Amino acid sequence: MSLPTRRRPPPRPSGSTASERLKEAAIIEFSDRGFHATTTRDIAARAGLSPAGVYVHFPSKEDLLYAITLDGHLAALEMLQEAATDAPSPVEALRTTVGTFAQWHAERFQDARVVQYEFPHLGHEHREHILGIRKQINAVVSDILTLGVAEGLFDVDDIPATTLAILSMAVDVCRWYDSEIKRSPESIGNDYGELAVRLVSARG
Amino acid sequence: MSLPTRRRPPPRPSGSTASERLKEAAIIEFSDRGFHATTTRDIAARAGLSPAGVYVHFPSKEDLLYAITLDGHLAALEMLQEAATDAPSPVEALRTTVGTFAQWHAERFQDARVVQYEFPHLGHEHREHILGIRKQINAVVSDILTLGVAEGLFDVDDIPATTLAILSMAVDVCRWYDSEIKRSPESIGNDYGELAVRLVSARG
DNA sequence: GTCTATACCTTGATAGAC
DNA sequence: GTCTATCAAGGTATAGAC
Repeated sequence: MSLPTRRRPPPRPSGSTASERLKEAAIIEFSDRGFHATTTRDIAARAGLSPAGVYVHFPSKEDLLYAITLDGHLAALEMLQEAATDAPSPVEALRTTVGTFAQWHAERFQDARVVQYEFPHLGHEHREHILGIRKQINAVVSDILTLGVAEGLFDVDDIPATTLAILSMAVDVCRWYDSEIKRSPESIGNDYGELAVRLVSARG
Repeated sequence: MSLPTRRRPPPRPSGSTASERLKEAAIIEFSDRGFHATTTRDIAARAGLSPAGVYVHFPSKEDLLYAITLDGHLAALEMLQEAATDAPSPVEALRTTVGTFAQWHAERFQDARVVQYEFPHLGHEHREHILGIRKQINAVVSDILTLGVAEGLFDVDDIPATTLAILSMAVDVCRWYDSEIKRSPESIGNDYGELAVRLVSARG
């Protein structure tokens, strides 16, 4: 079965500018070893700059983390909103949004790990901004469930709790996925979209 | 509906010895800020010791992380095995194991965060040992699914993938749960046990 | 915008008295 | 077993030449 409303995330622009190369280097280092275990020297070396070169483009290591997490959250939110808008029914909307979200957590598992695991290390102001985007991501799925319940398609007791459980499954993909894994991101997306539908579908 | 085979995790022994107090302090600090962002001074201060006091009881910060993660993984494994053994059927076994597991991830969310998010920062040898225990945890659920499929109770395409998705939901509880949250760990355990059964049950 | 050099601080861990 | 004092290493970030 094909899922025509599912979109592949656009390829990440390859780093031409120093600023792009720094962000790409930081994603690899942060996702691999965590924000605090990564040194600015590691990032600079991977981007082909001297240790001081980082500070021309980002005022601090935390600002670099913020730039990355902001990119990642906005990309995820836009993909979800687009998938939800295009879907002809709540069932299709749930299948395609969760599928897209899970696929992204596999295909871009390094970006996703920074998004999911490192954003708590942001400073207060930056973290608050990101938390606002996260609420919007939550709302995309929550709204689909609300609509599906109203139309009698879904059987859901507690919408916020179920939203959380569905997103949990998809988010956790970035924890176990890596480039060694045989299952394709597309196949993972298909499976998780299906699991989400199964989790909320009204019984015959 | 009551779930008689679900057990409450035993209360954590309150820290009488300095070694216990150090482990408790480290759980709080590691879960809150991560392994690398936590200093041995933070841990020592919380345990009521001088910075040097740590090294009488643990040869290094990494050894302290290992002691904590080992405790946590063994506790989780034992709870799961006990729940699985006591259950009268695969359906009940799945409900009670996943429920127990999710409940633990709420009730002991700080221990669980160290177990789930900090264990990758262990040294090679220690990490390998922990990975062995994690495989056993996986196997408890995987074996239940296999049995349930053989008995025609479950409808599961890919047992490893479904095991992963079910455990993902429960593991992720420790990411969002905290002491502010109104839902009780028991109620979360009930819900997640039910969700797991719903995910794999054969359709009428 | 990139470099070399370095200031200044914090870190994990140790020495040695009690 | 706990302390005070301290070391050596490595951290973020800055200064100033080019």
